Amino acid sequence: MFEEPDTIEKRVTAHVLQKPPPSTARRIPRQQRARFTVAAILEAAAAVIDEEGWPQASTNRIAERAGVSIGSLYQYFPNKEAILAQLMEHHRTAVHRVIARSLDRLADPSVAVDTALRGLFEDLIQLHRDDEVVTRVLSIHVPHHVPAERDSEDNRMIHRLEEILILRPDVTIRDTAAATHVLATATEALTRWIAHEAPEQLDTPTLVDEIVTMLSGYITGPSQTRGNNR
Amino acid sequence: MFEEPDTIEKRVTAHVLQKPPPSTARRIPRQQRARFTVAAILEAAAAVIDEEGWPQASTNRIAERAGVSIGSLYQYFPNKEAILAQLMEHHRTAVHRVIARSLDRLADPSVAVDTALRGLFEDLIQLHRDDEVVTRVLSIHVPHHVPAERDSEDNRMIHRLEEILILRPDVTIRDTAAATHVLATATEALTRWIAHEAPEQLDTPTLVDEIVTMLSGYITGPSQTRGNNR
Amino acid sequence: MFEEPDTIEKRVTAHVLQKPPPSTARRIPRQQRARFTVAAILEAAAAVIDEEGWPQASTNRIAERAGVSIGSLYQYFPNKEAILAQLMEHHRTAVHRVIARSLDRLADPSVAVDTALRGLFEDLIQLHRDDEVVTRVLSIHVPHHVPAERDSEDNRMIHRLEEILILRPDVTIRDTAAATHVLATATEALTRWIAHEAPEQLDTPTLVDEIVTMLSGYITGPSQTRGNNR
Amino acid sequence: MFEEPDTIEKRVTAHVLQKPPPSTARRIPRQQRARFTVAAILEAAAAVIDEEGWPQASTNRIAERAGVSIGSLYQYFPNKEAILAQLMEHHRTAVHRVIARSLDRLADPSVAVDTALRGLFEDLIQLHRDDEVVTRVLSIHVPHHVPAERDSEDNRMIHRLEEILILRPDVTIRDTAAATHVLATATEALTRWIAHEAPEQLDTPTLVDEIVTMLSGYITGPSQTRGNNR
DNA sequence: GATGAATGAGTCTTCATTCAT
DNA sequence: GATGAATGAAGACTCATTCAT
Repeated sequence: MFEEPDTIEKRVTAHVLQKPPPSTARRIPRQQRARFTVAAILEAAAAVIDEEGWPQASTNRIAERAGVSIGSLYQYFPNKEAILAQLMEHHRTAVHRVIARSLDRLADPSVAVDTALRGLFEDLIQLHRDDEVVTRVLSIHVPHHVPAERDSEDNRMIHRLEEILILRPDVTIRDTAAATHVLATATEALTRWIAHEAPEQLDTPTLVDEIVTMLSGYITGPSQTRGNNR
Repeated sequence: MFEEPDTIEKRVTAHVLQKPPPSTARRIPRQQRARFTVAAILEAAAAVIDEEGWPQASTNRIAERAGVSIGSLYQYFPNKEAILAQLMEHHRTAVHRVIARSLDRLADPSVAVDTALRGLFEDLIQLHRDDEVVTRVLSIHVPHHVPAERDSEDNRMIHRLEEILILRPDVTIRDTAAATHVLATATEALTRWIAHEAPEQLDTPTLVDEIVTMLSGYITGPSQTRGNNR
Repeated sequence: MFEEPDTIEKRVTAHVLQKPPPSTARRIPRQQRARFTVAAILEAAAAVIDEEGWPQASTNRIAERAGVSIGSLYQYFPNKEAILAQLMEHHRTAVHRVIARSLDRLADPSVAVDTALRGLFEDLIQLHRDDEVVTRVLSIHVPHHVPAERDSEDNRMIHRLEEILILRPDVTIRDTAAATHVLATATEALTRWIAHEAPEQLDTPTLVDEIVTMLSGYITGPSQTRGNNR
Repeated sequence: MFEEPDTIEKRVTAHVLQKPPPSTARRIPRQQRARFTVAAILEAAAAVIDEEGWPQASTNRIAERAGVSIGSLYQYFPNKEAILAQLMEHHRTAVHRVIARSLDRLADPSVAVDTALRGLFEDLIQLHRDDEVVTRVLSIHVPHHVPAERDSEDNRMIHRLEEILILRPDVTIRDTAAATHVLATATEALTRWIAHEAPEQLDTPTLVDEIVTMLSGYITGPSQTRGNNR
């Protein structure tokens, strides 16, 4: 489950954080004890960042919270940013897995667009709820978009979505390229909002209903009968 | 005590004898020079945050960039956060003004929904472009300090939108409360994305077209004829 | 009542504060308005120092409290220390006046020692109470003794006391020089304590009684009948 | 989340999930090296305060004088005041120990009052001389932060003294409560004065003689034969 | 492997003081 | 004379990171 850290760090760190990636190679955890340590640090980091915010989350505090010495922390992470990078990478991987599955379903013309979309939202929201602290940290406390672009995996998925939309017979969108990005952006923002910010009195299934209505109505056009999509 | 006649002492005492509550209030710029200083600080702050990120944007660097001494900065801002707060306040006010205008238009049933929406997006995007640095800073570099809720003015506008949607005869939404929040969330995210993150090859009018199609299709339902909304 | 400031400052500043006296000569207040300003500054300074302590009492805060611009403050006081110096000088002068009067009485052998002492304590305590804030500041907030020695006026008075003790027939002290200093030290400390620190339930006349008993018993020896000294 | 087996996650969570109250508590020195560091800081602090005065004694200067980095200083002291507090605490404890011993002696009616007092003064003065810098700092450079009252241990001792005075048959004081405070105040002030301020030409034994004569004469009244108390 | 003491550059902020208006 | 905007050295304190034990 753990990618080789160096590769991850470089990719993620690159656009989120300005500092040049320091080159000190770190130990890769092999033993059981070491994996436990790393897990504790990541979890502690998420908790501390969530409570104090990224700037206030000091490595010493994270180590203490993890029940680990600061020295140990630096044995597995070359610097503070790397902790965040690894947190992000875990999340990204999970999100991409969910999206890939939904795209697979959407690629099958026998699956209705709204069904596929509903599945996507339910899975994404579930993923955010399963890992509430980490996703909240990544959505809120951490500088939250990347100014430049989506990363390469994001782009691969956007491309795949575009191809699928072009091929599906029930899609009535005019500018597929534009629409694809619009869908992706709206999906990301609405998922975050439902998972972390929506007021309590709005219940999630209703919100998903409305969103699915909006998006599938947009994708398949007026032919879609409204209201029977649940 | 320090003066012969009792009368003087009494006059003096009046001023002096009560301790004012320790205030964080800072000087309010009165002179021309001072107003210029404040403006320079705000502009420099936006630039530095944009370039370095919020955590790295030190008050000293901001002051230096503004061509002002650090002491002057602290004459007008009680702390680092206050600079950001003022930046946000300016932006919020501008955004609310734009939204209020659009809501007024939408309240008039003779104005088509898509027309009103298109106006809203065009104005919002324009506002982001007019103040590129500040809006980028607020959209991207600054952690959302208040994860929970929108502020009171935001909520007032959401309420107003809900009322309007309920009253308009052409609106076919089922759950207006949910829909209102969904619309607001999508609008905010899509505006930011177009203004600051969308890839260059996607041109803005096309994106706005697609978004307006999506949102007004959602609001007014299948009766809306697709494709003539430009 | 105002001595020429420069002379005062140099003498007082010299041992209380390490900084070299800055040489900028300041305006001497001549007009009514100016005297009022100076009085307001001194009173405000005492109040601010009393509330915040000497290190926290900033010149800006003092000026503000005095209802005077910081520029004006620096027109009459060359630096922060000078304000304190002037405050001390006023106090010293008043104390010396009271002591001189008591010494005069004590020099008259027909006045009983305990009578003279009682008068001294009553006057000193009164003086502290009349000017509570200033004396509290000088007793408590300001580094409170001078490491080296008492100042020249203090020493002159101690000398005079010694001479008087030698001449009075009813004095039974063995080492007059030592005794004189002991008396002076005890008097100073006990006065401050009664005026600013004694617990409320101990009433002042009783305390003065006890002190006078102690001191005059010491000075005049066992011949003094105890208990009829009030 | 960061580890495969559920069991691990649970183990990790235990440590991490609760936010401890933000504590100002600092590391307690465990290693030999650390204890040395703390001692060096305290010693340096006393020296710097003694030379520069409390307001001018910056933490950076103290650290430098201690031959320690500023970071180390803040590992053991949460703020500047804490250094002073620790210095005071050491001193207080030592003083209380000396006083307690003297009170024990005074509680024994077979020990003459003047003997007990002489012992007290000799011990107190010795203590001040043994720790000259610290006691000078505490006596002179440091503002009395708590003007109002003595601390609880002080009060306990004053109480004990009062009880002893009431029980001793040779005590002739009228108002014991008042007298107790007077004695305490005079003792404290005279000790400080002898240790740090008395002019060189007055030798300590003589001064102690005079003081003991004064105080024991006061306590035991005219019956005390004067002059044979050495 | 782990620990935690030590480091010191860098942060936010204050404040005595000056000087153009 | 008075004002208050501006200054910048200096202070308290934090925190990522290293390294001796």
